[in-house]
Amino acid sequence: MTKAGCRQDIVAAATALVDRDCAVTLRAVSREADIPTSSIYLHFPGPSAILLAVCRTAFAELEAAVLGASDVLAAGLAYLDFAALHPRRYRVMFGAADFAEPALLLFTRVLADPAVAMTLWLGLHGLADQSASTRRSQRLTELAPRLITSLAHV
Amino acid sequence: MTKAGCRQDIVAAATALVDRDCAVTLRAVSREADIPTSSIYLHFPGPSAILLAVCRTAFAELEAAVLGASDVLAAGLAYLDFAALHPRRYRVMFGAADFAEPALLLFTRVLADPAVAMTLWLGLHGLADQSASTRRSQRLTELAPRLITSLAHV
DNA sequence: AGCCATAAGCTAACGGCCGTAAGTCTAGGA
DNA sequence: TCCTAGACTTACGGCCGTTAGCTTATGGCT
Repeated sequence: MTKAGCRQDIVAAATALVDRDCAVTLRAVSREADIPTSSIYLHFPGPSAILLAVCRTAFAELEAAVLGASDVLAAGLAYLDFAALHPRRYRVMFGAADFAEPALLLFTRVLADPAVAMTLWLGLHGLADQSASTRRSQRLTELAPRLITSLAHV
Repeated sequence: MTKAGCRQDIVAAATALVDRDCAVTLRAVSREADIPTSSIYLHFPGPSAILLAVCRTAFAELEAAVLGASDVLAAGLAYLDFAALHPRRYRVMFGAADFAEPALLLFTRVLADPAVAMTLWLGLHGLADQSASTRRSQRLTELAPRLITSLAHV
C-alpha cells in the first residue's frame, strides 16, 4: 500500500504551515504531509480550498470554546485565549479568509442585542489581532476584562 | 536622459499595487512604474524595504489626519475614515508591517491616560480592520461614534 | 576643448519555487 | 484475466529575486 494521505492529513499539514507562518502552497503542503503534490488534487481543487478548510476547522474550535463559556466575560476571554494560542491561524481566518460574519453571529448567540454583540466583537477582534502579532500580550491581557465588561454594557 | 524614476515614483507605484491588492514584487513595481526591474536596487535594497516605505508614508498621512482633529471623537473618526478610504493600505500597515506601537503612541498624544488610549485604539483597530475587508461599512459607521465615546470613558 | 574615470540606466540571464497536467505504474474487484 | 481508479513521477510554463555585463551620460582634470 501507498500513502497519499487523506483530507485530514492535508488540512493538518496546512495548519502546521500556517502556524509556522509559511506560505500554504501545494508543494509546501505535499512536503509537510509527505505525499506527492498531485495527490492533493484528489481531495482539493486548489490551494485556496485548502486554506479555507484550515479556517473552517479553526473556526469550529473557536466557536466551541466561546459557546462553552458560562457568561459573557468568560466567552470574551475564551475568544482572546484562542487568538493568543493560535495567533497565525487567527490572522489567516480574518485576513486571507473572511470569517467576520460567522464570528458576529457567534456573539449574537452569547449576547442578544446585535449592536452590542457587534461592538463587543469589534473590540475583541482589535485586541486579538494585535496580541497575535506582538509581544504586548502582557499589557493586553491585563486590560482585557475591563475592555470586555466595558464593551458589553454600551 | 532616461527615466529610472526616483524613490518617490517607486513608492507611489507600490502603493497603487497595495491598493489594488496585488503582490508588491520587484517586477510588479517595475512594471507599474515603467522602469527596469534592476533600477529599483538603486533606491531600495529589496522588496520588503519598498513595502516599509509605503507603510511609513501611509502612516504619516494617518498621523496627520488624527492629530489634526479637534477632540477625541473627531480623532477617532479621522482614524476610521483613513481606514475606510485606504482599506488595503491599512491592512498592510498592521498586517505585514507592525505599526501598532506608533499607532499607540499616536493616541497617547490625543488621550493622556495610556490605558484608555490603548483601549480606544484597540476598539478602533478592530472596527477599522473589519471595515477594510467587507461591505459592512454602513452598519459599522453608524455605531462608530457610540463605540468611540464608550471606549474613551472606560 | 578634449579625455577619461565613474556611475547611472538598462538588457538578459540564472536558479528557484510555484500551479497544473500528462503520462506511467500498481493494486484490486468484475 | 482485464479494467478501472488511485498513487506517483516527471515535465511545462510562469513569476519571482538577484546579478553580471553592456551602453550611455556626466563631471572633473589637464
